[in-house]
Amino acid sequence: MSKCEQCIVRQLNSLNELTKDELIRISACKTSKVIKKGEILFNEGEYINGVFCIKDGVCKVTKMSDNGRDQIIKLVKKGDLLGERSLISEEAANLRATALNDLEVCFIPKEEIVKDLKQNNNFTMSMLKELAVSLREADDVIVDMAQKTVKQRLAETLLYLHNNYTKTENGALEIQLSRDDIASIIGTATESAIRLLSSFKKDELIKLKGKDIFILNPEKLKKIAEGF
Amino acid sequence: MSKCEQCIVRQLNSLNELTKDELIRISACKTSKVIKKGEILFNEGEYINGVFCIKDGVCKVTKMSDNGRDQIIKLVKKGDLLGERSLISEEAANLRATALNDLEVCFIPKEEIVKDLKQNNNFTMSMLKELAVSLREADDVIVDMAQKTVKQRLAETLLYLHNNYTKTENGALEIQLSRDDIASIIGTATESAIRLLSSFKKDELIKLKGKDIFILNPEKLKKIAEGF
DNA sequence: CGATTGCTTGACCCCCATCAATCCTCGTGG
DNA sequence: CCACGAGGATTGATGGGGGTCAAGCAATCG
Repeated sequence: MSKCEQCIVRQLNSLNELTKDELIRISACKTSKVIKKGEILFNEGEYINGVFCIKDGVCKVTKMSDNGRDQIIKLVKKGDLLGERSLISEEAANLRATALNDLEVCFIPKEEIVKDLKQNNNFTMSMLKELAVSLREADDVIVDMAQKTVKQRLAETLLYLHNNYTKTENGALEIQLSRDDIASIIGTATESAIRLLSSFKKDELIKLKGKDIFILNPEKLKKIAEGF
Repeated sequence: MSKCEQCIVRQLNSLNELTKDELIRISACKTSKVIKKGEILFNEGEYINGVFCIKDGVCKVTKMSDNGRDQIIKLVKKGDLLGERSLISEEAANLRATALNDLEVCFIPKEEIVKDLKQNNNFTMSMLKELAVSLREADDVIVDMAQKTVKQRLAETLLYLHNNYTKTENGALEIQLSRDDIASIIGTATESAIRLLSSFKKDELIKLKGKDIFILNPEKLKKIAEGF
């Protein structure tokens, strides 16, 4: 079993504010898990009773709307925490997390996190700051969803993937999203997403090869995202 | 000048976790302000350098989208804090706050809040919890914006106002929103909002009298919001 | 090699954005 | 006290974006 003290991933989130002693304590009681592609890490309505730390892989975080369609709220990758929000507000999970590829995660029980929140102010402040940033990002998404066209949102999403995810050596985006996933990020029907993707392809903004997506012209995509 | 220790409004937010001594300190350096209807409390991009506490009145919090239209992100009323998010993440304000009616606010400078965040863990935890709840609410809004029709969102908004705002003695909603404001909450054109309002009126779900809105049938509105 | 799942394209139509004209309301000044 | 003007509210007409249904196609898997 690997140790938290030596984990590189931890550097990427609030856990890097923990002291060595705190890390050793947490390392002793954390559990590791491997989630296969397509499997569900946790479900809307579940009480998670802890926090997940993503060691490797990508995971989609979705919420079911009243009309029965899934909406992807965010993508979560190596180094991100998952479940902190529900833990802090002491609510059931408001979202479902599903692995997009094979996922390695660590699970830290609630009591341990709560203990550190109470005694380590740096940790608490760092968590507070992370939530504050998430909240701004959520505000931005609200505006986009409310005001932008599907085309603009697709352009924005492609840009986001381009800027935040690694590429394979041939230049394709490393994350493999289904057409359904893409549609469910931008909040539209799968067919609409597909049609817009092909139109972007015709305009040589992107290239499509199976599930591989190549971003050819980020500048132009940015202009589209902002409304020409 | 009124004192924070005796302020009832404070009971409604995280500030009620402050100790008596802390309150006295804050009381000494806070300032009060009156903002007239329609005036701007702060603007997107400003560094607020503090937190506002709403003593009385209602305020809309908006963000301008790339296409130039305002989107109302939330309504803020008596007892709510404003500006905590930007303060915590140490960013410029991502939103603009505009008074919907005459507004009484107190302003607490950043350093005072930061000092308390560092030394009073209960206060920090309470703030953390508030942000966590806001984040869940934002997630819900994202899903609604992405998946629901304008009609559903209007029904939901009317319900929200019905459940969270007081009524005048004749039963009308106390907040006076222009048609533009309503449109900008649900993220649509003013004309669309107006048309849907009249259709709701025809179906006797609501009554309209000038800017007064009477909610007649919340149950039916709820069904509409959920998609029949 | 069927069969299931995902991708793509076509056809259709409704919701909603936009433009335009009119009406209403209210504050201001003559 | 009324006339007038300006901004908000309302209604009509119109066109396009995008949701939905359906059918054909590609790919993956037992």
